Amino acid sequence: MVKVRFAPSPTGHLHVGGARTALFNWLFARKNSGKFVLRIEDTDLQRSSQEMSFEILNALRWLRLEWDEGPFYQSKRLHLYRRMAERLVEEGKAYYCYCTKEEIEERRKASGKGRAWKYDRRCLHLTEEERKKFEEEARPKAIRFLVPEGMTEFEDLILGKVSVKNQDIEDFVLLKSDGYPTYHLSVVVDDHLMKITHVIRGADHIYNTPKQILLYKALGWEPPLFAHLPLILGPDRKKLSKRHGETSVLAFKQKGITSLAMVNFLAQLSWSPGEDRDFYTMEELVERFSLEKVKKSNPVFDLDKLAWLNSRIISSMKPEDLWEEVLPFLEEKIRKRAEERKEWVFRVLNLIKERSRDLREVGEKLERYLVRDFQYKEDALKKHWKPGAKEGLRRLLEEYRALEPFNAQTAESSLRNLAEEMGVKAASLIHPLRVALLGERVSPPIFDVVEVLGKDEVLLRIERALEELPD
RNA sequence: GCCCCCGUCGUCUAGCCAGGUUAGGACACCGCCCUUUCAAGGCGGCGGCAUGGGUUCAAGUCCCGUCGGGGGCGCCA
Repeated sequence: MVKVRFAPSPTGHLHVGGARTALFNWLFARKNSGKFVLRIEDTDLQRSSQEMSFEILNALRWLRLEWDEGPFYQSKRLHLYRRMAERLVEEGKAYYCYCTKEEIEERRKASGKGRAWKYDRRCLHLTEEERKKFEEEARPKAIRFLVPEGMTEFEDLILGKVSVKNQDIEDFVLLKSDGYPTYHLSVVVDDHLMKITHVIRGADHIYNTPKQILLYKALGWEPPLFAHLPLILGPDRKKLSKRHGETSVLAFKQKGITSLAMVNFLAQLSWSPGEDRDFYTMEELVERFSLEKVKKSNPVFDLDKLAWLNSRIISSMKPEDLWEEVLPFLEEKIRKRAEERKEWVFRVLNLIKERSRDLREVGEKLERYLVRDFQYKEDALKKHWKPGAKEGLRRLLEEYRALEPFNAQTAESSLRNLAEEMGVKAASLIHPLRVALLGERVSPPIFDVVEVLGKDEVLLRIERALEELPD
């Protein structure tokens, strides 16, 4: 059975790259009727935090990437990693290293090789006396993996064959001197114990894979299959990071991006179902997903496309669903008022969803329908509140007062008749009416607004405008 | 510095594996139509196979070089 995992380290927000990795794992699991495991890699004491773990969980829930097992915290499984590291030492496949970080740094510098320098295996060749001395001094010791000679290869499901000369790999640390495992150890132990079949992760891990395969072999375990996803780049073609602006997925949530837009956007970075469609439901994405269709090249993160997807998804949503999504963007007072007349709110949502880019906008617009004492917007007054506007509205108010039945059709013909009577264009009544009803420069078709607000509200809003707005 | 990967409109991509297309779609941008406004929608425009060579009757598709971009080389994950 297929089993995959998402294994973030809680050292920061869940950023778009991480979310994309989680999404692809989730899609792969669902597509293959497998399991999706969530594991928190909190073995870096300094940088990990509980709050970040919770936030990551939250972000995954928002994206609707529900996990089948976990979350497992590596900080609670330390004994497992230690035992395996000790075992490797006993078997001569790893060794204790007493070198301190400073000593290593010194030797690295002295070698003149800079980054090309590899650990010199000094502690592998320690004499019995030297070892005893270090032990008596109670020097902290780490455990290093003894990289064997040869060549390590694997078939990446996305990139194809990857091979590395073992001589390019240094004797990496398995267990830090503080007793905590490094990434390589914990990830291999856990992936094996959790019976992970496919490791799908970012391409920045590509050269960790040979190290980990070596570890699997040393422990006598069968390695899983690997798939490395291309990295998401910023507009300047550099690896996406904070300098490109907001990269935390929850920040997008706060900006009013729907999770479906986020998911579609992420899914279609370096992957395409090859159809002439703009977006899909989660189920449709699952149906179409396949690792073979993942490209090797790095995609660029394009905010415009996300924003557009979001606006299209919002306007395609059923008002009931849109309502749920807008809730967090409404003030308590407004929310309560809306709850009392849900059916009516749905009608309003149907009117405004078409021209909203994000959920914040939907919330702001909805509010104008729910409260009468909204602010008249400056740009609206500037553009549509011209001399003579008031006189027209005054006459329109009289017409509307007498109008029965009062609906979009009757309101429109009434207004048009009045315009003709006054010898003005209908627009010169329509625009002031828009300002009076909603205080905005733009709105849905105004007679639809008139109908949804209802006669009483329309009259009250016109009266308010006549009272408060200048001539 | 050393090792590796990638390269189709500005961006996301289809086409490449199994050579023969007027190189298709979408975002963005620009026009026009619709229209009371703004969107949406419709129509049209702009714009691309990084580059040089080779193989071939034929190359975006196969091979090599160059250039450009990315990644990795931690007691971080």
